[in-house]
Amino acid sequence: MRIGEVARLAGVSVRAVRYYEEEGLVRPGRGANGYRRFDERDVEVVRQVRGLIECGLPTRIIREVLPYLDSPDALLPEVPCEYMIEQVERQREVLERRISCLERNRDALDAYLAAARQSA
DNA sequence: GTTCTAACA
DNA sequence: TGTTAGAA
Repeated sequence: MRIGEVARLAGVSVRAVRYYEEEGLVRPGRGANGYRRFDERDVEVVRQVRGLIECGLPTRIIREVLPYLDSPDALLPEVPCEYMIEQVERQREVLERRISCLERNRDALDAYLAAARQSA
């Protein structure tokens, strides 16, 4: 199938599918006309990728976890979970930093407001 | 009509 | 990511 159908079936934009390929998340073949050729498996992969990206995972990490998604079940419960947990922990740290930054900015505005009201 | 690449917002 | 330009 061509990119348009994959995008439709996976529920993402054609643009997104091309981007996923750039990031090495999907490897469609190419027809003589230069068009990307996908199979049914790719639809599922694209759905997986979309889900992981929505969870805030960098494409770099997804690229590393992807190979395990179609491996034997023995590896699925173990490896990907630890990896996921590690990523979520880092994501939490990112939020922590953003919260701190926002709090500082809020306090700065409070200070300005307090000073402005006195001179007013 | 659909896809491609490249580039800009 | 969306969108757009020009070409196949």
